[in-house]
Amino acid sequence: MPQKEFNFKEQLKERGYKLTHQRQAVLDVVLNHEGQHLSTEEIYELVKATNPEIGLATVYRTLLLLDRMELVYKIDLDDGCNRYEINRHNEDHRHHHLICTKCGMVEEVQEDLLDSLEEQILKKNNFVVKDHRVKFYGYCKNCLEAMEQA
Amino acid sequence: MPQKEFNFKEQLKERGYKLTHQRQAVLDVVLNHEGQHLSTEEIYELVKATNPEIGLATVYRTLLLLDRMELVYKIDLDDGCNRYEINRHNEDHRHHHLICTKCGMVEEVQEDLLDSLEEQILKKNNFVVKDHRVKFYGYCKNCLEAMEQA
DNA sequence: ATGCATGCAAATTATTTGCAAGGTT
DNA sequence: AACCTTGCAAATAATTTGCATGCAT
Repeated sequence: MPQKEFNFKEQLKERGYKLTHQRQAVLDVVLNHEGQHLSTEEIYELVKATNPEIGLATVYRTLLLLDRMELVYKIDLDDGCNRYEINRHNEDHRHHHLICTKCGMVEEVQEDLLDSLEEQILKKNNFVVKDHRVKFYGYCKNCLEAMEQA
Repeated sequence: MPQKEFNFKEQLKERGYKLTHQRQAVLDVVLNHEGQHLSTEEIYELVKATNPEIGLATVYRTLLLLDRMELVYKIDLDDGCNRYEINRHNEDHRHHHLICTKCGMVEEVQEDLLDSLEEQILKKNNFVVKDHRVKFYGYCKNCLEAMEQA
């Protein structure tokens, strides 16, 4: 029970929201599935394991809330639904996705080389960048090997 | 009537598709509204001006087709619908969006500094990057000024 | 003629909302 | 007690699909 749990309650209270076991359960699922880009429906199914009475609408509402509180990070993997990851503020906001257009695999890259680009944007466009989303499309290792053999 | 029109017919034929005036009209609208990130619904409305008989489903089908043919470029501006731009292959695939989280303004940036990052990804992840999408979120010039005055 | 393409309406999918009932502080 | 939250079902919104008809080759 790290201080994170405590913080959640505090952070909710600061904004006038209450801590419910449904909200805790949704956050826990996202926390326990780091790097898995779960969809709302998938999170719903996982939460039902411990909280069978939860409604899908509540999961939607909770994820909207967590997104607004910046506790989760919404990602769009072009499959028609929203997906979420835990938002680790300590690592800053930098973290990109590699999407294989052959097999659909999604991998993550941590490095960040966009700082200089963001500086240029500030100078040329008078636009202050607060966050960014980067998706790279291409071929993953496995698909490349399969293609070479063919 | 530049060769582009001719190419369209050829490119369709290569894939076993036919040139219809509906398809031409949809392409024309996207061509004539460069830089405007039109939604399917907006394109439908614009096409109706010249082709009142066209159905919304046809616009959806045509944009899917144009996307597969890489003649248009699908963008997601987080407003719940797909938006499209003409895909200018000659400028390579580099072109990013600045999205103001205050007022919703969308601006474009042309520069591309991601090449070195793509090289690193190839080395570290064995992933060959063919395309990428970059969205920068922040505050535009106007909103910054408004915030300073407050 | 042949077979892809279209328009319309109905179906689907993801998400949101209204509302009465329940839970948190 | 006061008010936020929830679950359910109904409502939306964007997109897709079935099908009879229409058009391009």
